[in-house]
Amino acid sequence: MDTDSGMEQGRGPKPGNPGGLDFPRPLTTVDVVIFAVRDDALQVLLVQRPANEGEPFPDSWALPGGFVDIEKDRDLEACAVRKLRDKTGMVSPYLEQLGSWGSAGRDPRGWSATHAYFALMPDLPASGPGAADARWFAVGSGKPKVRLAFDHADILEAAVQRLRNKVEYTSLPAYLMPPEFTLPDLQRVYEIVLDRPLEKSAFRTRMLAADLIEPVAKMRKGPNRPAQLYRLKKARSPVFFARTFNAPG
Amino acid sequence: MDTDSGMEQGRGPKPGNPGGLDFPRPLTTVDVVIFAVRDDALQVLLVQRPANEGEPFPDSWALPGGFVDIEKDRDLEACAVRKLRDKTGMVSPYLEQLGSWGSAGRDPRGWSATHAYFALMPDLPASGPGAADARWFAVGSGKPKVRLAFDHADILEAAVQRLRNKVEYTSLPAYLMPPEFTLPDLQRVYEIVLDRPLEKSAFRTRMLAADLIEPVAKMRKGPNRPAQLYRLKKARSPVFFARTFNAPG
DNA sequence: CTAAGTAAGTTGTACAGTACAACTAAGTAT
DNA sequence: ATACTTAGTTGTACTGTACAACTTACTTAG
Repeated sequence: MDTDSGMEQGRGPKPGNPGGLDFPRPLTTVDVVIFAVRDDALQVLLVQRPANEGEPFPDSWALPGGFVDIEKDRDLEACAVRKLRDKTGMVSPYLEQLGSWGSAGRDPRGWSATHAYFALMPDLPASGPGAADARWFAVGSGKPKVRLAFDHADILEAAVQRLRNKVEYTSLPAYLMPPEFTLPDLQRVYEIVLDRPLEKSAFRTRMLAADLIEPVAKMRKGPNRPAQLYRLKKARSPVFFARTFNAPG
Repeated sequence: MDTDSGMEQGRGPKPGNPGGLDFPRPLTTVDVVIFAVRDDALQVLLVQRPANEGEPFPDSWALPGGFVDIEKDRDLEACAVRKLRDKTGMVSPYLEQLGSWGSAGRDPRGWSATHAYFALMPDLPASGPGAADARWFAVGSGKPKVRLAFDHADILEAAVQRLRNKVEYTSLPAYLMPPEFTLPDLQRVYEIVLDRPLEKSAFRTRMLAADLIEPVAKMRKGPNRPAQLYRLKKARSPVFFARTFNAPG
């Protein structure tokens, strides 16, 4: 249920005040881990906190996010979409709830709980930081080099883990691709996220059997043999494969 | 980051009051979906809300939960454990964060966000409802028959989906078992949760290969051939299998 | 004591999806 | 023409499950 009944509770909702709501509330925030594959690396978008002395973690880098605005935000996801658009100027093709982190100590201003989301973005020229205080950071096999504010390092680590885990058996990387791409392109993105090479023919068989992409009547020309271009089938939700890629041995 | 900087925000944190926190905060709650397999069925523990007129959804059944108490609860998980112990008198062998639900309308008292957990409990005689207002309900291939308060029907549905999904490729049902059990017992629990029969020899092969359980020097006697008793290997976290059970065709 | 019944547990073949490796194909550069 | 590089294919091996028939161990009915 959403409230303790009078008898059982200790302190929060005051006893003797049934339905009363005059007790201290935690701060409520939403943070978004925004991933893209840029320059042959998995990158995450971070924003720099204001330099004011009054703010916690001044000048530190942090995940884009902020307080839930109960007047503007209908629900948590709408809040995440708002933060995302503020920093990138676009809506991401994939947004998933990651989890929540709440404790007495994570924010010096008091007991706070954040609802974390993670988003996948294609590497479009337009998707550069839409805000002046935002920058992309590579997450080289672990964390980025900067120290993050709050417990955002934990959240980012959880996001990377979740992403890597899901990429083993889903088509999530498709949401990191531009509108048209080749199968070797897609495989490269899988390999960048997983940080290990994949086998070509098994990869192709899996992707083509997934009914996820369709060829367009064009080839990508290059210095070598041209490659078939594909695009994502429209309105396609992520595909789950029956097995993971490499047996974990 | 955990706060909007002055320029970008609309209404929440007041501009011109850097670091100010004098804006309305959502209510913050934690709810726990507690599963057990009892009487050959997947069941969930629900509590009845107080009958007071002042309370929302009086007399309705709801998930165990309630407001975060910023003095008692160090963090969200501690809060979930507290709610769990209040209603069952024990700590569950498995507790996982399910997700969060937050919106303007889910609680008539105002903008609220709940952090949902799900727990797996063995069917111990002692694990009956530890509280007078709590009861077990079967979740027969979908939802229970009662109408739930708030958006708890959504949360429960998500929990059942997550459980069913994970049971396809993990050893989670082991946490629903009593200290000693046979392989047919375990298979039965898998079948109850998945609501479909599984193949005996493949099931045994998988479980025995998982290095998850160990035989005890006892047999379960019955009207037929006795069955080997096993117990969970201690301090064993859930095992992930490389494939799902039945090919989805 | 024997025969029937039932559930526990084993064995063997088939199959699906991936791993691995060698191959062919199509372009550019010299 | 020849070498080089990347795209894409082909064939065999292996792993874990599906399916089905079998053996084992106990109880109960006669």
